Amino acid sequence: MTRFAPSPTGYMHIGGLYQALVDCKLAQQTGGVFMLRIEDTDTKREVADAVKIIEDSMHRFGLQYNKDEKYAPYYQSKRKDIYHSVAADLLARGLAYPCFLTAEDMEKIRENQKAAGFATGIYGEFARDRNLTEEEIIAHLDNGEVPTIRLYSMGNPENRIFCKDAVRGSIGFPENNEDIVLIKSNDGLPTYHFAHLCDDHFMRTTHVVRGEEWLPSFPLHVQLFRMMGWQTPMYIHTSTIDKIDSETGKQRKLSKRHDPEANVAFFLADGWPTEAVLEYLGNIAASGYEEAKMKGQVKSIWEYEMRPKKISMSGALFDMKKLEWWAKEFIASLPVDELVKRVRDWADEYDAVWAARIADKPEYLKNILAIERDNPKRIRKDFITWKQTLQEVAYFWDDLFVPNTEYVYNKDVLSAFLETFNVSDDKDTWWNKIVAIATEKGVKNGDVAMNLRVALTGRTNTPDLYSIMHVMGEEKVIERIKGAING
RNA sequence: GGUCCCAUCGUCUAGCGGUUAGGACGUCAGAUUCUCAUUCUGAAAACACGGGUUCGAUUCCCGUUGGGACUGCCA
Repeated sequence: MTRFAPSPTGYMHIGGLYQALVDCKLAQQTGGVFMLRIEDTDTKREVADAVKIIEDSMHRFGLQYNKDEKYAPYYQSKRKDIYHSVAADLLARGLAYPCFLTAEDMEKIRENQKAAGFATGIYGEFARDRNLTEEEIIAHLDNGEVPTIRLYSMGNPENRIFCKDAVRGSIGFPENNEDIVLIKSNDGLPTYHFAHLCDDHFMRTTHVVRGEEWLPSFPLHVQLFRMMGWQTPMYIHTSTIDKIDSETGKQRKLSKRHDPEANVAFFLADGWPTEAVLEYLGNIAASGYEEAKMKGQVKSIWEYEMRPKKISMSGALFDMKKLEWWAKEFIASLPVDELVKRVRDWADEYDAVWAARIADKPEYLKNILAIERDNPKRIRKDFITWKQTLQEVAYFWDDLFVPNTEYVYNKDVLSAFLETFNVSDDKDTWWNKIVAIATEKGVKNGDVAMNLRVALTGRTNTPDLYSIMHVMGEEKVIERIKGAING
């Protein structure tokens, strides 16, 4: 039983997708359950449609969570009663207490601690309300004050607590002595620490996959589980996905604010094959996948076993070039019809102008994309994304065709070709005519081809010319060559 | 400052005391091709540093350096 537990910030981070993939894989390969839990305990950060974005992203990437229970997805905000009853139990057992410290009080405490060189936080002597009497509590309450419920920490930093991570092994920390907040006063909702404790226990989570930013609070969480007498789940702290900051030159986590590629929506809008993104991510978590796939042992990431112990511990730099390679390989493996479908689906959603062009002549696009795709060993790999695929073949449309003004045409050659051109020629006949022209005009075969190529496409590099002419059709070919001669 | 994590080619990594340190992306060179893309050959490219332990360390331990995370009534 694994779970992906994002907070609804209106944004799906690539690192979140990575974690969700690990969760989903672990559940899938063991026949377990994969749940989605919305951590919406921060009412201030709530964003409309955020859950829809998360669900939609997961759906598109094929990360299907279990929906057959009435609680899928779970919302922490709807489970308030559960947290409150656990808190009440803690209160009764003297393991938690109501705290009436205000934000200002705490700010002051923090400043003093900093000035004195102490660790910040509410602990030990700084926990003013730790041992309030019943009368004092009632007095505060009568005063209209709403308390936070704090943990009555029994930890002693002099002692060490060992926490087991599936990837990193046993990690030793000083015990936690902070009286962290369990239930917030402003909205009565639990903090992450408390909510995850209750949820992962009651949901029977066996494997908690989360980012390594949680490592520092690991001892607290283990302390909490032990205090409750609950079984601690297996934790897997994944490393971050980083990039080199262009300004500082230093490695850092992919940031929502500065890096468009941190956002999963970016990959969707740019038309990256979701399978390729998943394979790229999956290979970071299970590095043997790539080789197994190339050897033909597995066909997709879903057939490859991901072993928690083998998940990479160091932060990986996001490598666009490698992603491009996965994408090229993936697109090359697609049958033409599927490729056309994917490109159309993308255009329908993200590019109305292209969608209209395609809808106008769907067979045309199919013929274009089918060029040099018949030999499975020699399929062109110049398509990376659906968007870029269309840009790549844009010259097939008159409104997008950009005549090449730089190129110096050999108009003699072009005229000669026009005289002998016949669309119904087979490839050999067609080529023989080009050779004949080359011989006659005293130029290389390649020069004749290049003149035609540039005249037809405006570019100096394209797929097979014969196929291009066939797909374009007689009329367009003649028109463009004439254009080059007269232009 | 404190706590914790991490450290093999440019990048992602394999390695789990003895290896010519392997693979992939990228790069470069060559062959093929009407150009390009493919495809095929080949090449350059790494164990951060210093101490231990050991017959022997990339591998185990310690330290240094470097990078990262956390230090909120955010997750």
